[in-house]
Parts: sequence; C-alpha cells; structure tokens
Amino acid sequence: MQKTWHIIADANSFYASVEKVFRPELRDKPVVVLSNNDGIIVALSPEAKAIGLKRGDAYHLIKDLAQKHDTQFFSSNFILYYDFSRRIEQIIRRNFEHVEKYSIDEMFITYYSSLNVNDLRKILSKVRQEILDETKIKVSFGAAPTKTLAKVMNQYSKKDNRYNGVSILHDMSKLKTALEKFFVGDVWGIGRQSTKKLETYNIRTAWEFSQRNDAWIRKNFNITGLRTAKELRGVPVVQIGDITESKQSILCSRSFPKAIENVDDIRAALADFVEEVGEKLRKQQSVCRNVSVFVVTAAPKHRIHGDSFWTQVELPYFANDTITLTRSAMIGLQLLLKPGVKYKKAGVTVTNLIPETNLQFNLWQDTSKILKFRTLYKKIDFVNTSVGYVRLGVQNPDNAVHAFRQNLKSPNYTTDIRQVPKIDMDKPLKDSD
DNA sequence: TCTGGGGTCCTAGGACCC
DNA sequence: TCTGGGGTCCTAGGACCC
Repeated sequence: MQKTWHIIADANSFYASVEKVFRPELRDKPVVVLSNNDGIIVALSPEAKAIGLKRGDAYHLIKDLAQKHDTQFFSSNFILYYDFSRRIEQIIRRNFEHVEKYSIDEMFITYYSSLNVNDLRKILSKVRQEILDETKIKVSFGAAPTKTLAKVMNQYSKKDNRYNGVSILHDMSKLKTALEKFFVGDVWGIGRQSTKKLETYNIRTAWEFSQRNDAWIRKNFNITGLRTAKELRGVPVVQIGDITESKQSILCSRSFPKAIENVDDIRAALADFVEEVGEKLRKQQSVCRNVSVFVVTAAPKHRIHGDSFWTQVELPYFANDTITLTRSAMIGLQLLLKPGVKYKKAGVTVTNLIPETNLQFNLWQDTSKILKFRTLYKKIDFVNTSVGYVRLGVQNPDNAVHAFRQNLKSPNYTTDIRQVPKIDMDKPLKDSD
C-alpha cells in the first residue's frame, strides 16, 4: 500500500562543518561561526558545544574561555555557505521528485511509496553517503507521517550516532515512546514563550502536550499550537512555503560596528540597504508598494538593546527601481532621525509585493517615467553583476562607516577563482592528499 | 569597544461600510 | 430604562523559525 512519508534533511552544524571542509586540521577541534560584525555565535561544531558554548553567546564574553580550548573562530561567509547549500540541494533533487527548500541547510521531501521501512532506510542512507562523498557535509534524515514528527526523528538521529544519520518513525505504536522522551520546548513550532506557558501547566514532554484536548490547545496556543499537536499525533496539517518561491517581504538591515550620529552617514548606510533590497526585488521580478524604515539607537550603559523606531512610506506607484525606493526611504528616515542621537542599527523592508507583470498604472500617471526607470535598472543590474559599480549620489562607497567588521572570514574557496585552495607543488603528495 | 539578519503566519482591534 | 448588528479590510505587534 502506498504511504506518504515526510522527510527532513538537515545538515549538521552547517556553517561550522563547511568551514571544516577546507581546514581538515580542525576536524576534531571546536569551531565557531560568528554573526555579522563578529557579534554573537550563530553556529558551532559538536566540540564547541561540548565545552559549553551556545548559539547566541556574545563573542567578546566567551572569547577567552574558548581560546583556552583551542577554539577556531570564523566570521560568517555566506557566499561559501550558499554554494554548499546549492550543491547539497542538487544531490537531493536528483534523488527525489518533491523537494521543498526550507532554509539554507534544511529540505523537506515528500515521498509517496509502498517501500517497507528497511528499503526506505537504504535509500536515505545512500543519499546521505552521496552528499558526504561529494561535499564532505554530514546530513541527518528524519522520516515520519508528518513534518513535525520528521523533525522529532531528525533530532534523534543527530543526537545518537547509532542511527547513522537516518531515523524513521514507521510504527505508530512507537509514537508514545518517542514523544515521552522528547522535551516539549524542542518541538518544531514551540518556542520560548510557549514553553514557559506549558511549564505552568506542568507539561514537559511532547507526548503530554499532544494528549491535551483540542479546545484547550486552541484557546491557549491558537491555531498554530493546535496544528503542532495534530502533527504530533500523526495527522499531517502543516504546509510550508518553499523559500525559493517569491518572498512576500524583503528586508536588509545591519548593526553598525560603531554607533553613528552623522546624518549623512546614516543616509548613506540606508541607501546601501535599499540598493540590496531593490536588487533582490528585481531578481524575483516583483514590485512593491510600501517601504518601511527603522533605526535602533545605541543602548544606554545599563541596557543591552537600544530603542527602535519604525515608519512606513507608501510609494506613489508599484516600483522596484532603486531611485524610487531610495527617495521614499529617505523621506521615512527623515521622520525618524533626531539630532544628537547615536544610532546602532538601521534597516529597510519592502512589503506589499506583487509580480512585476501585474504592474498597473493610474490613468494620470506619467508612465513613461516609470518605465524608463525599470529599463534603466535592468541595465544597471547587468552592469553591476558583470563589471561595474553604479551607485546613487547619496551612497558613499569610499567611506562606508557601516561596513561589517569581519576579521575572521575564510576565503570564498568555491566561488572565486582567486581564492581556490592552493596545492604546494614543491611538496611531495602524500596518500592522504 | 564589543551582543546577526532575514523571513512567515496569526490575531486583536480599529476603521469603515451598510 | 434603553444606546444595532454584521461584515470586510487593514495594521501593529507577537511568536516562531533558522
């Protein structure tokens, strides 16, 4: 009989594993990847977890301790990680028909099959080995009748080496056992707030949560919580959007390495962010109607976070050219900035997106100007992706005070010919090379 | 000196309509 | 004494994910 399997493929400690690929001498060492500006930990190898480091720890606070354990730090190198993500995706797609990319290191597979559990295990193990051979990245598989249960099984396969990276829930009589040992806060869809609330009801395991009645769950955790509970019971209800589909909003924001007070510097930073957003918008062939701008002030001494201020500007027409977007963003920014205040972060979001082809004009609009901008930016995008560097006057590329601090970045080994790993031809090759 | 960034979905409440 | 009812759309903010 044909069965529907939901399978999640998830790369282990993805960013840290990618960094290790090119630095084999770090194989058994703690490796940590830092956020932009080398601020906090965003990924860590198992060895780094073992010495007590956690995702979210501030670099400057754990640096000394970590270095005692010979930890290697890296600034994040997204070009490199995206390239590996793409390679892994290709291998999965050549093996399975229904694949949804869920994040940079996760893919959901829907698999319709009458295979028995052992044959399914063989297939997943084979694909896992292909990925390991071709990219040197370890991927874990979890398979179950629902996506949420697949994520549960995936965690089991990651935590326990005996699974060899493949864990399948095929026998629903084993469901209770699997969920009774599973902390409710680790369930996909149950975050910090819900975990806290569940604690007050004395609910600690995924099993206890799943056994509550629908009305109670709906009341306390709304429709999302109810969906999670149903999935835990084995009823598939969760749908996800593939991240490769068109986005509904596009955001670019950045913390500054140093707080900025100068208005022109903030404007230049925001203009850069708008440009990035515009490029992404045009790449997915959308136009937007709203541009939101936000700024975050530098935090007072006794606080970690500053205050954040936000405003939204409606464009006169749906647009995706950087000139129109920048003009509106600057109007928004002007409303937010106060003299004498230092800012730590700024960002811009475009919302209310529709496909470019749906673009409608008002009767009284000067459409020739709008179309001129669109054509202009097709050309600018071409120039910028090939040889050139076309920017608006408000941007200030030679003096970007908001440039990242990235002191620990690895080379773009796989995407930049000048940065490919070099082999020293004077040294004799060993078998291990 | 120093603590990412980029998304999605849901809901309550307000505005507005008849 | 008593102060409609029902519907839609939009928005801000919260919770969650990686």
